[in-house]
Amino acid sequence: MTPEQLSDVVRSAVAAAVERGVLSVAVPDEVVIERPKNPEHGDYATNVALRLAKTAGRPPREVAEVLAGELRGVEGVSAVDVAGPGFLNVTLAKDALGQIAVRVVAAGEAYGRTEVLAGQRLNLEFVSANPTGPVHIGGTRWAAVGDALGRLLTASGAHVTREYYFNDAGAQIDRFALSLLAAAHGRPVPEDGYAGDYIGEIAAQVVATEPGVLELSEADQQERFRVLGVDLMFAEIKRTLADFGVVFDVYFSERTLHETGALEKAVARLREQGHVFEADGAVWLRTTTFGDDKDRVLVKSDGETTYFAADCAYYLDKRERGFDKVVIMLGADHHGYIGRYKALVAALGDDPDVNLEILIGQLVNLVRDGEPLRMSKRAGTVVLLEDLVAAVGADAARYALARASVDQQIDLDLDLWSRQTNDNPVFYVQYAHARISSLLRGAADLGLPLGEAGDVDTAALAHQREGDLLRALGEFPRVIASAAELRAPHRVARYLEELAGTYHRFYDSCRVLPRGDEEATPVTTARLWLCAATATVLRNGLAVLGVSAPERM
RNA sequence: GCCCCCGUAGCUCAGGGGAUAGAGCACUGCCCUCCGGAGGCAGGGGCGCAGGUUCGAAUCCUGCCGGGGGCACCA
Repeated sequence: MTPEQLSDVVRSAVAAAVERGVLSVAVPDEVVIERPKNPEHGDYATNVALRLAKTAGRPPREVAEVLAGELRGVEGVSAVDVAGPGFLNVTLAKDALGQIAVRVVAAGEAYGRTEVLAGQRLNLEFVSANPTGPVHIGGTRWAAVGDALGRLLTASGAHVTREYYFNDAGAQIDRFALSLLAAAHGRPVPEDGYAGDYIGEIAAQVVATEPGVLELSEADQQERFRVLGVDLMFAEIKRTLADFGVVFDVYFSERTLHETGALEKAVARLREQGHVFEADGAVWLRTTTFGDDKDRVLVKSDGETTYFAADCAYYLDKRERGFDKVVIMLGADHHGYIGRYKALVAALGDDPDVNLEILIGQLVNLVRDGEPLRMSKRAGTVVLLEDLVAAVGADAARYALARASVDQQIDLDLDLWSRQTNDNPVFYVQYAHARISSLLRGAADLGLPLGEAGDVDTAALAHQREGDLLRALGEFPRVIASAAELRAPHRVARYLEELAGTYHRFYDSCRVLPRGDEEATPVTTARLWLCAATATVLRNGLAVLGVSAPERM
């Protein structure tokens, strides 16, 4: 019996008590099942009696006693105790608990998927680095976290489109083009221009692609360097992200908003809503009406539209594509955008609390030899996605970035994460998977297949450590669901570390394969299922994080 | 000045109101005739401070004190 099934059982018990007139409450939609920390508190606990006590008008312990009476005798439940202020502690029958292993193996890759977010159409935008340079460490964090979040949301039943918005218009791109042009002519980097080896490389590629380009007029040259340079840079960004295991459904060009008239349409739409005014020769959106700390310019006095105006058009475009909710992941240096973004959503007539979600992630510092690597564009110490992967490998990089809460600034220790020892969390988890794989290979060599689910004596899993492992496996779907709802992929990583530890403890006290000339027993088979189930969950969990689950290390 | 994030064990961090606050590392002492010791067991140690809400607060609210980051007719 899984926690989800137990939740239904308890809910039914409440309904039954109400039906019989021994309890007078509204039956709750959801009954929370917890895994008690103290093993003396049974396999599972619920605070349902504490929650219902007030409406029932009776002491929590009395409500708990009523429900305990209903639960005793339910198949699969071996004991129910009322404890503390009114908790119900439930102990499952050994075979019912052991069935979790069978369910996991039977579900395979699907174990962990739920429908808690079914019906939601989400647009998940992340990375969105401008094609003026390679992806740096900040974008890399979002690549790891955003990709994991996308997988989590999908696993929880949401319809997710992963989107990358790239600015291929505006002043930054002009500076990029001018920097390429200067490099091609061997001139110094222009003021506010981009430096770095990649500028020279891309400039050379542009010339190689279009040999006559340097013969054109200065304006035409700049245009060609812009077009080809952006294409080359963006191709490079896509390639490094793909090597990192991150691929987007949509790569959205800001330029198209200008070219299709979407910008004018958005401004017109905002004007219709009555929130646009003109001052100092510029066109403004009165975002202060919706809680922003100052009004924002849409069209500058020189006639150029602002980045903010493009944001409006882009948001509108997403909504017109049918997304219920626009989720945007930004770095902490962009937190000031939240106010104006919410205001623009409200100004367009949507509800910012429903249709928009902005996730802010704190910054990443790299540490090597105990010393922080301060990033500085001027000092040339910008750390790139590729640098990180080169230093620790893609698996460790993704895991390290995804295992921390996004609210936490992280100091990523390159020494630690490149180490092949158990103080490196990703190796600890991967090692557990490799160890199980090795054991299952050993079982196969001994001619011990898992066999049919119906032939497993799950009651044979009676050891304390087996119970611990089964309960841990039973948590996985809830971990995935809550990580998706809370937009917190790091919870999956932490869970996997805990699961790996629980497995090692089981392994240490429970011999799986027969030794020497011993015969296999029902316990052998049941434990093999338990091992296979653990491997499945480790694999599924690592897959969510985009990290490999090696069978050998 | 205003805004955002953080403050939990010696260190790096988990803990979406619930029972005795956890993990890894580090430290001390242990455990292989045996499936991967890249493992396990035991021990010491902690919620920045002060109020509030609640039957119950590390968790929610307010203030203060520390640390990090951000304020543009830039993108």
